[in-house]
Amino acid sequence: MTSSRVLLLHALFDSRGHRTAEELGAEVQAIAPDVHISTIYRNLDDLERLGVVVHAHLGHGPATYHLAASAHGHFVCEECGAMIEAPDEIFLGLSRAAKSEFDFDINPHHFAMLGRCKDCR
Amino acid sequence: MTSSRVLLLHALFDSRGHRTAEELGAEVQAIAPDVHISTIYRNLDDLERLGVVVHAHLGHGPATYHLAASAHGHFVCEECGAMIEAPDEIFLGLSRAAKSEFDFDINPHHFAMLGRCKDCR
DNA sequence: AGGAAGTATGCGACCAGGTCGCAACAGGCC
DNA sequence: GGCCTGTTGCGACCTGGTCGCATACTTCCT
Repeated sequence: MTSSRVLLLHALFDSRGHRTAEELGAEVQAIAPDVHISTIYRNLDDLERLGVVVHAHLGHGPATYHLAASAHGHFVCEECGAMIEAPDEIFLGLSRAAKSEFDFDINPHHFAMLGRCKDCR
Repeated sequence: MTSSRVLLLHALFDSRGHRTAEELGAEVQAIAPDVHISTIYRNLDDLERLGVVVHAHLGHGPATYHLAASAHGHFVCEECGAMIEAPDEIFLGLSRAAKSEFDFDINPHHFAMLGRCKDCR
């Protein structure tokens, strides 16, 4: 457990949000300027392999990371980019349908569900 | 309507599947070797803006294009990459739930729904 | 058919987001 | 202190895609 990893975890815990690798890197570098962005990527990969964090794709840009403990689905507006964190229960119907029709277990966390928010119609 | 566009449309119609820009480019270049990959990208963008084709992200690799007329959702196995084309009806429950809980209209076509297929559990 | 005007194309340079190889540098253990 | 293993900084590289520019092709008008 090295200092760069500790700083990265701090950044992840402090801001319980969705942050890109670049943002997390900037936050770590505010305290330890020499930490290289590739170290951030490597540590994020390690933490993900350990099940501490997960990454999700909310659109066409960079991936966002957050703590695995607070995993959830995402609805993202195609128009304005607004993001809604969705509780897993909302996917229950789809989950059951995919299971019975295709014997497929869904994981609704990785890719956002796009669409239109109430303000963009 | 130029010849490269005609060839691209042919490639899209012929193989009613999910092809990456590179694959479509290779197919066009089999007949017209000078068509540049950037032309493929530009024409795909134009066709998408016109509503003829759509692209979807089935995983971490390149986007895949198919005819808009046959739009559908995708279930993709995180383990083996197997892809299932899902009829829109399967998303009806989720669609209603997102509507009533968040006033959000989902579009389930753009990003695949990841998970595990029946062979990978 | 000839020619002007507008659009599409080939090409290479470039960009974003990430990954990798490598040498230097910990930190733990004898 | 000396060795071994794992981590890091760094720059080069990779993929997937975009852009600027000069040339070539279409289209439309006559």
